Amino acid sequence: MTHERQKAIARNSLLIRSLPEQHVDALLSQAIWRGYGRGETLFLQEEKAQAIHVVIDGWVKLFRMTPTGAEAVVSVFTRGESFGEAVALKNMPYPVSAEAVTACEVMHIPSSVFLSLMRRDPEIGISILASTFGHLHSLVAQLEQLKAQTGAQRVAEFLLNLCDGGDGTCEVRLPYDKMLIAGRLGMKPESLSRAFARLKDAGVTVRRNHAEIADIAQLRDYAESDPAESWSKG
Amino acid sequence: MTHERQKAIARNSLLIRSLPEQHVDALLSQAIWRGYGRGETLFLQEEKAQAIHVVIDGWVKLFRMTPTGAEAVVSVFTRGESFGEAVALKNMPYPVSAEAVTACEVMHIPSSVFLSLMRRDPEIGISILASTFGHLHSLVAQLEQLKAQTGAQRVAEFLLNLCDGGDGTCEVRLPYDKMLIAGRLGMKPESLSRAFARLKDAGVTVRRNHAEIADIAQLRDYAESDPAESWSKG
DNA sequence: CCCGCGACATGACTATGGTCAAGCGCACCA
DNA sequence: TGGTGCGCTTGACCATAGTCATGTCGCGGG
Repeated sequence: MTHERQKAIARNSLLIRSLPEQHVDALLSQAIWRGYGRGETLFLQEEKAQAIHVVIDGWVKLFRMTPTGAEAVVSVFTRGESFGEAVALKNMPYPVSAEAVTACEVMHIPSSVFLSLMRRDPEIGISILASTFGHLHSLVAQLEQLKAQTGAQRVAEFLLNLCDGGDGTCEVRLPYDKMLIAGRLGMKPESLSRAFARLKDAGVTVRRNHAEIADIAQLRDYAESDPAESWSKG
Repeated sequence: MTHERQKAIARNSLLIRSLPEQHVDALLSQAIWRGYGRGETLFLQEEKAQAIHVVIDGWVKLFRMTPTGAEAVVSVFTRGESFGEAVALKNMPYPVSAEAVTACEVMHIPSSVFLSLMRRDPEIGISILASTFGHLHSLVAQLEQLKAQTGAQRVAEFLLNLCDGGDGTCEVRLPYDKMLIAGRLGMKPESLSRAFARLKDAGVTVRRNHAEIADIAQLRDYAESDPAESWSKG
């Protein structure tokens, strides 16, 4: 991938796109561009944040290690998504660790660059708040899912997000391996297998990393139905 | 409560305290002060946000209603805590609803006030980002808890937060009713009862809204132990 | 080409927590 | 003072998901 292509992707990222046009070139030219191999660490929980990160290509996961060694996946980002905005600007310690789950390209914008620009144009702060609000929102959505849905329903929503829009049939490719999907959805790989099995009679067929949804509307019904009544239809 | 006392509490709130001194009076004088009765709604999910909210007294819960009518409590705020920062400044729809769970006093700062001040002093944007980061962080912590701990362990951590510091014995008052505690911790009231029962042999005695912790260090151990090994000690 | 490893599926068993129903105690109120 | 309602607890039962063990498939290395 050429650097020009990388810059084009960066410009199109949610974060950069919402910034005032005139500052974008300055930011991009001061960014640090780096590739990571699968499994490589971007940063560790408790480390002091010094940059905002924009994924250019590949997949990055954010996760927490519990005291007992279990890993809780908080989110998974790909091309055009950014993270670490709020923490970088306050020079605080990261609440999560970040790791490349596939080989990937990441742009790092040093927080000092952002800060000095921000002092000249307050609109930039507002843009960053918008990004941060997006993360807040997605965490709230995850919380709701964990508290109010069964595993199979969370998998259903995950699939729906992959093909969003329309309500006919649809084929999607699972973007990363099932171990990670399971973690992202708060379950063990075994449970994910069983959740897929259960989704068979909601019209979902999974083979390898390839899922076929017979009827999106039907699957959406399943995802939002009351867990208590699903068994009665079994 | 006098208005002077209310202003003093507001000045001491996490949000206001982190703002540059010289703008505080201007902000406070333009704020809207209001009391709410138990059960009263502050705002509804999907409503457009037009203010930042600071709790002066009492308790406020943020929650989401799922399509099926179940309620997922996202957070519970009290004196000195604020919410809605990021969403207000972007004039976005609230991702959650807010309701007074006790009679309470709330200060509302119209987002227009904040915005105009922010355009004059970019430091304010940074302060707000700090608050927002705090919320982000607490949501991440909740996610980790839900994904990696049993109900009883979440209750243990909840108790530990109420008496934090030290490692001897400790008595705490449960700040709101058990229905709400259960919701906040992602379980049903019945499960909360059983969780308390289970904590008896971790040295916790609960009577009414009053909990006695025999040994904080022991309880901390319990909260962080591997769920898989807890039964073997049964 | 076969071996072996790791991802994934499946089965058996268990623990955790939700649901339903019954019962208790405390507060509010006529 | 004796309802009456609600918050809370308890027990029985069951669905959901974690654990452990076993088996299969696909892929890369020797």
